[in-house]
Amino acid sequence: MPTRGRLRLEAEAGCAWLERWMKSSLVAIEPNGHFCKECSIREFSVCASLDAAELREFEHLGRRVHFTAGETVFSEEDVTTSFCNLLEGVMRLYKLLPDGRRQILGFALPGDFLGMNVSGRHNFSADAIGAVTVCQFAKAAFGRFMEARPHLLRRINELAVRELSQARDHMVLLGRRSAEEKVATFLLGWREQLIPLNGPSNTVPLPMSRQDIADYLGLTIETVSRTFTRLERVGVIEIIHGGISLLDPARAEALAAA
Amino acid sequence: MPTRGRLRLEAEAGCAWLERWMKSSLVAIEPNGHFCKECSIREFSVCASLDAAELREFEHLGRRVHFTAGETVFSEEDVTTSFCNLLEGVMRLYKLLPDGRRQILGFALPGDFLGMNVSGRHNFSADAIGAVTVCQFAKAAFGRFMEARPHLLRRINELAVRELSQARDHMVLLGRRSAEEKVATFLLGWREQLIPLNGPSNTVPLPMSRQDIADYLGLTIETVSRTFTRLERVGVIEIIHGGISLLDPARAEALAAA
DNA sequence: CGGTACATTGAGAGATATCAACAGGCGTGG
DNA sequence: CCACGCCTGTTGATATCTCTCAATGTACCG
Repeated sequence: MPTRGRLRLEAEAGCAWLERWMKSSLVAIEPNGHFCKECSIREFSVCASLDAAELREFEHLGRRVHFTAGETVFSEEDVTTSFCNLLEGVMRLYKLLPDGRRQILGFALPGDFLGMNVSGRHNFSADAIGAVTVCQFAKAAFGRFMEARPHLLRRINELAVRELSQARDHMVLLGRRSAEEKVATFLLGWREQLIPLNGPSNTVPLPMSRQDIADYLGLTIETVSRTFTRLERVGVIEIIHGGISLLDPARAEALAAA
Repeated sequence: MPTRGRLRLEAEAGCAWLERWMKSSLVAIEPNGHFCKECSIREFSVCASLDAAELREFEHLGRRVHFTAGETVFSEEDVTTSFCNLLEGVMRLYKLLPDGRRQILGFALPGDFLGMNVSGRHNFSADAIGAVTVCQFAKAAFGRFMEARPHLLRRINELAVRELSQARDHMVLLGRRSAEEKVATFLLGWREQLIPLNGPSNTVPLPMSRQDIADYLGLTIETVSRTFTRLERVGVIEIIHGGISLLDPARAEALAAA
């Protein structure tokens, strides 16, 4: 058995997080019977702005919907009929060029709120990576609910502004960073994104494929793969099954060029 | 006199827009004495959401500030003490990497509202390209004014969402388009952006430098220049003084790859 | 155990960057 | 009014990074 393989299995053996990320797929719509106050993501998401009374009303607006790995939750030119709040799993948000080239705009995690737009149409597509549960709200009902609650609007605006800030950072990455800087920046950024969910850790699960990473970074799959290998060879990371282990965060930061 | 030079002068001779764009620089702060209802950009900007009574109050919050070509209006890590509404001129919005590489995030035009953020700090820098006038609001006062006016917040949110949409388009450009596609897309997009100000026209002023365009598109100045020349050689554009003339919009659209 | 999808690795090609020279426009100052 | 110098933009030659094409390896699943 080759060395890398052995190391991978050892790493895998000790990884509890694997189960959380790699579980695959149920399909169903839970018609009702969930409670906002028990919702695991309430404190992170838009709902954080609502008080107990509002939550009880809010409960009736949303319904949980499940998606399996690879399913499309909504598509770029779809008319927006509902907003949704990601409850469990990871999604890739992306746009396609007519010839099929894909740019992944970001990966959504539990607590992310999707669907805001101006044109009445989604302006990007969203797929489930692994099994996903969302809390879905009819657009009209949600709009009415929000109408009377400026604090909810403020919360949504806050999320939009935060997202804008991330988008700007990503533009810098796409336009001005080298492949190595892109990969290092991605690994550090993704680790950061996971902190609210898993706490800080140098073991970084990567539920998305290499192709997804490539399309996120504006690279090809081969360049991503080679860069991972190079980072491993110089001892900055270790490639483990379903993710990486960050062996030398300081070096990684240096390679990311801030 | 070389042919290109002659053509340029001929084109220039007929260009009234030149004066609007190429005028250079006054410096001053007008202490007061302007009126929102006479403001040329009122209908495009955040203020569009305010009624006559509100405008009269709003008037006292803002003051006009002038900047000359190349001046920095605010800087990336500055604490945000004020928001501003661009009244006249063009600004470049950008971020820098520690080693000086620059990514221009976009060009701001009259009507654009700048300064929303979450961290309390600007997360990008903004320079004047040519002379610029902004309507500046103290953050605290503006915040109080907005507090009681959800429609203003809604308007701001709408602008943020629109900006997000543009940011996403730009990520696709930066990550997945070739140099030629980038340049063609930029020219068409910029022409589009100018429509609310100048009306539709195939004469497209380019107040920003080639370096600015390069930093916007994630290219080098040389590549931008070569691409312009190539587009001119194949008859898609004509390079004129201070801008370009779009000779074959359909071909340009095709080259932009949607 | 074989098939399929995903990941890694290698060799070579190509697009864009880099380095360098030159040209043109504009303002300054004689 | 012209000469000079500076700044911006263009063009050319070469380098390099990343992509493309191709083969091999590895894990997962029936």
